[in-house]
Amino acid sequence: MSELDHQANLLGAFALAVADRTGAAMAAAGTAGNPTTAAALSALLHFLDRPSIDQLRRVLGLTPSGAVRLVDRLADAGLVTRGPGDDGRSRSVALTVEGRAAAERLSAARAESLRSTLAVLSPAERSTLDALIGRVIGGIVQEKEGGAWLCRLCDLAACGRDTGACPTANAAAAKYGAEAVRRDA
Amino acid sequence: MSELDHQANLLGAFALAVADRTGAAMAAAGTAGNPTTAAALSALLHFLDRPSIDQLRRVLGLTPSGAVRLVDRLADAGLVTRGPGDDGRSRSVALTVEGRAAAERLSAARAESLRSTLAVLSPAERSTLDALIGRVIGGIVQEKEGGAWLCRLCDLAACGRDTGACPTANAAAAKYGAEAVRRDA
DNA sequence: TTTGACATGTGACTGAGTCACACATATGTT
DNA sequence: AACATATGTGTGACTCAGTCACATGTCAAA
Repeated sequence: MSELDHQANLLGAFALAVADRTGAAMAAAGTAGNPTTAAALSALLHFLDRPSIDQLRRVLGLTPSGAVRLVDRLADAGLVTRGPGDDGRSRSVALTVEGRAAAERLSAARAESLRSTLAVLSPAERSTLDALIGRVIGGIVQEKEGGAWLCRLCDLAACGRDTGACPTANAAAAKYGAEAVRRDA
Repeated sequence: MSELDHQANLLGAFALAVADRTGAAMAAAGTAGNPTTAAALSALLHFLDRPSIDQLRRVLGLTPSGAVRLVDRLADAGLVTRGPGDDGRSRSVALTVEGRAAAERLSAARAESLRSTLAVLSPAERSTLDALIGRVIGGIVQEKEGGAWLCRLCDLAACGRDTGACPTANAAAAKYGAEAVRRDA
C-alpha cells in the first residue's frame, strides 16, 4: 500500500466530507432541500443573466425534460419566472425577488460553511492549501468532459475569475479559449 | 471580498469536483448506479464484518425503512444475503461472492480516480497537501454530528487507521475514544 | 410481568428524474 | 422557395430511491 494510495484515500474522504458539510449547510438554510435546486438557484444568482432552460440544463447536467420539470418546480415555488428567450424556441429563466433572496441565503450558507472549514488553518497554511488545490483542480478541468459544471455552486464575486485569480476559470480558458469561458459566465 | 472568501470558494469547487469525478468513476465501474448503493457495498467490503441492517443504516444516514429497502434491492441483485443477527431482532448482512467482486471493482475505480487526480502534483507537494487536508478533516470530525459517515467510501487498507496514519480516525478517537472507533470498524 | 425501547418489515405515497414522443422554430441545402 | 434536419421546449407514462405511519417480534429493566 503506497503513500500515494494513502493520500488518494484521504483526498476522497476529504472531498466527501466537505461536500456533505456544505450541502448540509445549504439544506439547513434552504428553500432548497434538493442539491439540484440549490445548484440551479446558485447558478441563476451568480452566473447567468437570464439563461435559457437549455443553458441551465447544461450547467446542471440534466436531460431537457428534467430541466423543464426543474423550472416548473421552481416556478411553482415562486422562485423563478419564465420569459421570452433569444429565440422563438427558447425561453429565459429569471429569479423572482423571493428567488433571489433564497439564492443569496444559500450562497451565504455555503460560504460560511467553507470559511469555518478552513478556520483550523493559519493564513499561511491556507495559502499553501489554496495553491495546491488550484493545481489539482486545473488538472481536473483538463481531463473533464461532460456532466454537470464544476462551478455550479461557485460565488462569482469570491472566485476572482474576472481578475485571473480563479484556477478553474484559467484552466478552462486554456482549454476552450478565454472567450468561451466569458460566454459561459 | 477577502482572501479567505476566495479560498473558501475554491475549496467548495474543489470538493465538488473531486466528489463528482470519483462518483462518476464508480458509476462507470458499477453494478451500482446509485451513490447509496455504492457506499453500502464499500462499507460492507471495508468496514463491517457482518453488520446489521441498523449499523448499515447509520453508516449511510438512512431511515430504518430506507435501509430495509436498500438491503432488499441489494439482495434482489444477488449482491448480498441476509443472515441471523446477534439478536433475535436484528439480521446480519453479508456480501455474496458476486457482491464482493462488485464492491472491489467500485473500490478500485475510486482509488484509481483519486490517484490520477493527484498525479499533477509532485511527491513533495502531495505530502504537503496530505498534511493540510488531514488538519482540516480533523476539524470537521470535531464539529460533525449526525448524518452519513465521513468514511463511508474509504478503503480501510489505504487509510491506515490501524497504524494511526488516518487523521479522520485519530480525530474520532480523540472525540469519542479509541474504543468506539475500533468498534465502528 | 408489564412497560418501553429497539430492529425489522410493509403499505401508501412523494419527488426527482428518465424515456419516448410531439410540436414549433431555426438553419442549411439543393 | 422548398425541404430536410437540428434545436429548444414541453407532456405522458414510468422508474427508482426514499420517506412516513404503522405493525410485529424481541429484548431489557422496573
